[in-house]
Amino acid sequence: MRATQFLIATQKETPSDAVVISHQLMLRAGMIRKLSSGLYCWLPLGLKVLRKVEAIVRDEMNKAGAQEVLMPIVQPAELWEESGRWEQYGAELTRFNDRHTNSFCLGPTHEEVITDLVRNELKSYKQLPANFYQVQTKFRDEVRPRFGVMRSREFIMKDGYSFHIDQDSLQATYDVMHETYCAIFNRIGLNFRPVEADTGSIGGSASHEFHVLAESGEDDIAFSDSSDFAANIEMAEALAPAQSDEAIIGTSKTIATPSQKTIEEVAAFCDSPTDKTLKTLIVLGEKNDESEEQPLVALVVRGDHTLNELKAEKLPEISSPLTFASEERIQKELGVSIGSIGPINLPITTIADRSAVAARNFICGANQDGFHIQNSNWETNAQFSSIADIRNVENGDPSPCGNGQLHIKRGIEVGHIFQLGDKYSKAMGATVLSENGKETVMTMGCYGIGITRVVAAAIEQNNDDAGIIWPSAIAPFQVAIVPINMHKSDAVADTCQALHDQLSAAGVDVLMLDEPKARLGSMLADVELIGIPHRIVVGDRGLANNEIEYKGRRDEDSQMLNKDEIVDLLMQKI
RNA sequence: CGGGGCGUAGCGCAGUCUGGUAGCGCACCACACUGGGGGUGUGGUGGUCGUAGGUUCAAAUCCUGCCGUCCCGACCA
Repeated sequence: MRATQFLIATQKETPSDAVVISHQLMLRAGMIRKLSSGLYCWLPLGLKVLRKVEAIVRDEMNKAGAQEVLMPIVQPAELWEESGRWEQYGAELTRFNDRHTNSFCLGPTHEEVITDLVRNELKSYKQLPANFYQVQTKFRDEVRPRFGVMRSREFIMKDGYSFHIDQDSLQATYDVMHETYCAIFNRIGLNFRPVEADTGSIGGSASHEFHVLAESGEDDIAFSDSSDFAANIEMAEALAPAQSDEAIIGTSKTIATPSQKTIEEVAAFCDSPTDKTLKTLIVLGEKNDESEEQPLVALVVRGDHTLNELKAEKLPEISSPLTFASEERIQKELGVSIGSIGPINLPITTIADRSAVAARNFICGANQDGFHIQNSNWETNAQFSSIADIRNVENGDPSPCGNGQLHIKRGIEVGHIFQLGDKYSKAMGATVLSENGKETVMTMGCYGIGITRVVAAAIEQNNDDAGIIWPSAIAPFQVAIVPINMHKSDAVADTCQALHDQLSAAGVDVLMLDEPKARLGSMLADVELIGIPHRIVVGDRGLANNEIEYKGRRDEDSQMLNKDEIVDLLMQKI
């Protein structure tokens, strides 16, 4: 490819609204342009990368026995009413009417459509298992689109759905998909971890996320330093610590804390570490019957710990989504303001975290404004109704797998696989006849990869001051040919053209910077910004010695290579 | 949804407080010089100052509404 025939839209300056490095570099390298919030145009350079990611995904999916289909972006409301998600899905689902006033939505995902398709096409257990996938545009009207294509409203996803006669079959395909995802991300060249995950709004049972480790990630991943265990922090279990062996101080002491409300303030005031305090959070509970108001429930965690909202809202006593009680209601029903609450004679259900239960001689609110109690103990003055794991794990916590300590890092979710079970197939009547002629609801799995997000994630993980450093497998071009004074030297022009033709014929994606009077400095800066893995510079000085300069994108220095051997050497490196 | 910032040329910004001819750098076009890391000079192209209304002799500038966009916030006991 010649640069004069290909839009190189690089920019020297970073657009002011780009915050994360991948977004900045994608704009500067001329890969994408914003059309509107969360909507992006892909320029030729960006699309080239996107297509390479897609090709790898397709190749591995096909190898794993999945079949490609293509379903519409626009989906009829009826299907979503059948599954129940027309009601459940919030404002993220964009709905509209056609000219006949029929309701439709823009597909944020395709479970309904594939289930409809499969229930009509598959009739026998003999056709199972079946695994279908597509690479298709999705639209989710995100509350807050951000970070460029990392979290955009319109994006491209590879979504796959498998159908089974029983759980064993689903598990087998799920395992294959797990391996396939590892193969895909390895091939792309990402540093990633599969992690145990929550199933979220898609529903179902078992689930793994695939995270690219990067500081800009929006998720916290906890993983063991001495085993394969890894989980989204939402899911990572905090093990019960050993009961504190501190001797119980028999007499608690009420102390005035007139202006100390937060844990930090109280702990500092008492000259005590925050892990010697307990905090009590008041949330709304599940109603016992329809008529009454949602009861208040107290959640107690150690002062240095943070509440895991997902764990909390899964408890039967707690209303989902987790909602904190209003200051007014707390004042009215408990007669105390936020900042002085403690698990002392509370007239409501009180759920204590495992670590809170193990504490001795702790400081907690006195349920009287401006007072806390020192040397409180569950054995003496404090009470809980039940114990649960409701906190987030922290760096250094023991791993729930039993081996090693947990470390927490940020991750970008690029893939997610679920065992859906019969959530959709049952609701939508997707059945086949089993071996004994009985109508049987199919069991489903679903498997997603954020294609557009993978591109951004790859950049987050591979960049330097000069720009992007593409992993070889998804680089828009493998080799850049940079001529020096091509317009003055026939030798340079001819050599570059010959190298370009040879490499192209060998199937190498090569970009020749053929702008006649381009400055060397700006060409090199572009090649580095765009992130092309291999670069050769052709000039008269080198050619006089039958040499051509080579530099890998990550190399410190360039080296001179024999002109006659350079094509072979490049082919080896690619 | 709440809070905050910003909207002036493709990009980055100044000008707004204190109303008076719309500017700078990059990019782009032409010419010349230069020629191994975003070079220099000369001359150019390009803007209904987000939008609608108001105040005024006069509005990018002051006032009001709207729109767009970005950031922060769902850990407070």
